[in-house]
Order: sequence, then C-alpha cells, then structure tokens
Amino acid sequence: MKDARPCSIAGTLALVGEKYSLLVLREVSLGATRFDQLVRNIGAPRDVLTTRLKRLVEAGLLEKIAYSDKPPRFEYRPTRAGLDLEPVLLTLMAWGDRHLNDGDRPMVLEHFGGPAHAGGHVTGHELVPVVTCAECGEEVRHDDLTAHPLAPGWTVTGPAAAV
Amino acid sequence: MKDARPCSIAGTLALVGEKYSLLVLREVSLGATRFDQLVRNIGAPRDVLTTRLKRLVEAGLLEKIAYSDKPPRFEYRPTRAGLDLEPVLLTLMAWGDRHLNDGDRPMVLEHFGGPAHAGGHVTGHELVPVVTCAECGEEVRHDDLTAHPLAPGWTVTGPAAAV
DNA sequence: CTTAGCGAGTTCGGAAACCAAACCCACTGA
DNA sequence: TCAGTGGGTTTGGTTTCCGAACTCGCTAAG
Repeated sequence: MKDARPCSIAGTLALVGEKYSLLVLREVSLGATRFDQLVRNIGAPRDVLTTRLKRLVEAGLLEKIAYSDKPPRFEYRPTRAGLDLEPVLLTLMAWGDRHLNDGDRPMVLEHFGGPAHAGGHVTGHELVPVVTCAECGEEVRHDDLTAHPLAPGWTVTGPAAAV
Repeated sequence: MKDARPCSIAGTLALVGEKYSLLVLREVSLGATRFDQLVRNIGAPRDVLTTRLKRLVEAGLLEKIAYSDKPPRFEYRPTRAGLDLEPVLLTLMAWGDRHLNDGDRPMVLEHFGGPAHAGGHVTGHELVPVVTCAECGEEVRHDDLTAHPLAPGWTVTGPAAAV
C-alpha cells in the first residue's frame, strides 16, 4: 500500500476498511453498543473486536462511555463522524439487496421523512437509498462524471478521464 | 464470522470487503484496467492483486477481456454490477473529504447533469454526493430511520429500534 | 458462605493472509 | 543479440485471524 494514488477512498478505507470495522458501525448505529452484543451480532473473534474498537475510538468514530462503575463497564457509541458513515452503510446495503440472494432482503429500513414529516408522523415508507448530486439534485450516473486528480503525476486515462 | 446477523452490508463486504478490492473497483471505474496499472495505482502486492482480480471476475463484478493474442494480454473492465458499486465509492470519498486531512481533497469529481444536461453540455459542476430516499426525495438522516430485521431472533434495541 | 453466572475482555497456539523481492515467459523494438 | 515491457507466479518471512479457554470483578441464588 505504499506509493499509491492519493485518494479519500483509500484514506477512509485505511480507517474502516479492515474486517468487521464497518459492521461495528452498523451495530452501534442500530443501538447494539456493548461488547458481547457486538461479538454475537457480528460474529467476530473477541480479540479482533477489541483491537477494532480501540482503533475506532482513537480515530474518533466511537466514544467509550462508562455505564457502570463497579464493576467498570463500557458501551461504544457512534460520534457524529461515526454516524456520518451511514451513507456508506446504506449504499453497501442497497447493493447487496439488489445483487445478492436474488433480491431477498434480510432487513428493510423504514424512512420517516418527506412532506408529511414536519407534523407528528405515524407511519413511514420503505427507504430506497439513492446517491444524488447536492448541486443539481439529480441521481448520479457513472457517465456523467469526470475525475480531476489534484496531485501531479496521477492521471486518469479511461472514458471518465480528466481534461 | 459465523452465526452473525443476516445483512446485506455483511454480504456485500464478504465480496468486496477484503483489502484492495474496492480500490480495484475505483481504478477500473477511472479507466485503469490493466494489471500493472492496478499494481502501480493501488500499491498492492502483485500476488494479492491476482487473487482479488480472480475473485471479482468470478463474482461478476469484473470482466477479463483479451486485448492482444500474441502475447495473450487482458484488461479488467467493470460489469454493470461493478459499476453499481460506485455509490459506495462516492460515499466513502465524501466521508474522507470531510473528515480526513482537514478537508483537503486529493481529487474532485465534475458532474455533468441537471437541467442543462439534455442539450450538449460543455461545463459541469463539482459533485457533492448526498444519499437521498428515492421515495420522498429527501436527504436521509439517521434519526429518520427505523430498522426492521426480517429474520427471527435478530432484533434491534436502540434509538433506531424496530417496532 | 459457597457456588453459578454474566460482562468484558486477555491469552494461547495454530491457520490463513499479506508482503516485497525475485523470478519467469512471451513478445517487441533497437 | 540485448534490453525492456506486460502479466503474472514463486518464495520465504511477517502479520493477522481464529476459536477456545481462561481471567477478573461483581451479583444473585441456595
């Protein structure tokens, strides 16, 4: 991994790209914040989970918060930075729902939003996540993109080539 | 990883969650489709890259296409399923751009879309990817979501708990 | 008071993955 | 004939992963 293209994708994956890290973020986002819950729900070896949690806390994606003094017990809560990874989880889930297991979804997400959201809402609708451009509001399609590397020497050459 | 919560996030990561796999998808999406380009741009060991490419081809995310017969030479092109992972790459990049390196971006993406797109466009705007709900069009926020696991025994307990 | 159990890790030894460098093979161009 | 390129494979050492067993502090039951 030395001398690679400088890139925020690689930088982010250096933080959360190891096995189980994103699943930890999934669990704490769902509300499972304690060690044994994480072990059970993720199925990771306990020692691996220990090192992942330490790393994620150091990186500022999780907070280790005491919920008991005697004996000392902690839970791991996502920080704002940690919750900001939710779009990654949603797009991963959307891809799996579409391309894995013949479209069978192991979990669905209910979204409370839209026009009726301002008042006290009662029922939502199924979430279908789509990546759009904040500037123009349109769904992002591969052919509408052009990459511009800002570091010298790192060009792109293909159909999505920079100018 | 046995006996874990059934989940499309975990399923997708089982396919593309190994080290370098998503960077391979990044490169082929940018147009770098050949073995030595991938080695250089990703910085991965050659043997690891060999096994990643084999796996991604088997999984149907890449196609191995001959571009020379004598000597036999191949390039690796993303399939539709491979390109469908671009939302994951975009959200990873957006997170890194926001939270890494004090907001310095190693690369910017130009988006050609929006109202002026139908006619022959000349200039685009910077892409700022946002995850929205296809149903209601709103940006997805953590507090607007509720998870509903469809497998028995796998519940969620926290603030985003299912009913 | 003794024992059972839980939550949250730590320790252990073996299996698997990763890594950089070296090597190989088929060709091309000088 | 010789150097160079593209696309790998081989080699041997390091790191990571894994499951099971163990520890420690505490609580609840008998």
